[in-house]
Amino acid sequence: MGISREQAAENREAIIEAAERLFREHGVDAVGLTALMKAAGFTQGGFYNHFKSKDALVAAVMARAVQASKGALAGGDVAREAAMSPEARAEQYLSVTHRDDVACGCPMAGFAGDAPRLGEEAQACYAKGLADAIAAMTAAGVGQGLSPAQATQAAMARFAQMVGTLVLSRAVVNVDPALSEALLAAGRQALNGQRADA
Amino acid sequence: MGISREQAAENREAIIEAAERLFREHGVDAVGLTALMKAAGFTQGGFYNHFKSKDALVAAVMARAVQASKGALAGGDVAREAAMSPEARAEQYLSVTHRDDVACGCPMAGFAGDAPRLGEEAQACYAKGLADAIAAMTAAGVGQGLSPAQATQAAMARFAQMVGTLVLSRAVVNVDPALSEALLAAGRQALNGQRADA
DNA sequence: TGTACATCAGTGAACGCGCGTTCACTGATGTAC
DNA sequence: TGTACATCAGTGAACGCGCGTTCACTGATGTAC
Repeated sequence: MGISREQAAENREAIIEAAERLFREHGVDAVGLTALMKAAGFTQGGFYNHFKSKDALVAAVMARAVQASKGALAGGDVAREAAMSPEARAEQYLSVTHRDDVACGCPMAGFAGDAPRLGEEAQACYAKGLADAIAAMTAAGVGQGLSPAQATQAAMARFAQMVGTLVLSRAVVNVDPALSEALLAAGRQALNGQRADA
Repeated sequence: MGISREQAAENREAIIEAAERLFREHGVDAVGLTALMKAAGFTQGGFYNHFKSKDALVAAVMARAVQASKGALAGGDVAREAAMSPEARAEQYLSVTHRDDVACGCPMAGFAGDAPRLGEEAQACYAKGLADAIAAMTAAGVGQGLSPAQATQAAMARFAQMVGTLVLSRAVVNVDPALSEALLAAGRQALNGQRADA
């Protein structure tokens, strides 16, 4: 068709964006390239002008998702996120809104189930994103006076609590919405409220 | 071939067992019926003598996995599990052994990522299994003097901490084993050791 | 207890379909003179 | 600045392959008489 280089770069981004949404909604394996290219507004054959394989696209999707979520755990406005207290962030992370927004939410939670079976490059992006998220929470803990070791341990446990709660609440929301919301509430209380395990 | 009814029932179980292992290792979508039946020791055509569809098999697998894990969070010996303290159970759950034993470990963690996309019957089995696991932990908390509401909240948060830590540690183990083990250690400390978030 | 027959768990080929990938072709973009 | 041509992002048909599922067939099991 003849397309400018600028336009081609935009089209490549459009493919990655469509792929991220579809991968998160249906799983990487369940999305075919024909459907994917159609969702991005193109025909199947053009895919290989932008990526050398589906695996390469998965890696590009993961790199983008992880980069976009830096400092924005729930996929929202990055600047506003950065100004949030840890408590407010947990409230947002474990909200019904975030639970229902699989397509745009935290990639560490959205791809957690798929990650062990992705290609090596995509796995590396995922691990980098996880390390970054933990590092950001660790820095906040150090800023509040914890030792680096304490802050790291607390950040890891806190992030795992957040991801675990979100993943479980998403796993049961279709068949037991009450349990799904109770899990979110219990997670919020554990992260921000009084500990009930004393 | 002509097979006794007893033998046929055993063969059906063999198919479910092979399916559970393969589904957990490679994901439900990635396992074809031909490979599955071969792994169970049969040819493809016989599948529909036992199940009316792949979805029906998935539901049977989930029902079996959830039932087998009752009281045995890490897939081990049920009787020994029941005698364990909550602390010992967390140590086992967040062990390297359990992390590496995807095929036989806790089904709530093993299927957490796939659950949102499974058929309705399989999702119902999963939710039932999760509710049972939380109920068992709640009973333990009540036995230690917590109010039912407190115990339920604590059990949900604790289980989400365990699953989240395990899922994240599995997601990065291939590319960052040090991070994977640090997550397990942080989870164990958060569940059993001194809280570091004070 | 023996014989005749229906049942049904197996086999393995075949169905239509969508997968990831390749290919020949098109035509505007971008470059060289 | 205009013309000639190479580049390359598109199109859409086609490749071999494995998917879930169906089918005709086999033959020991289990039942009826």
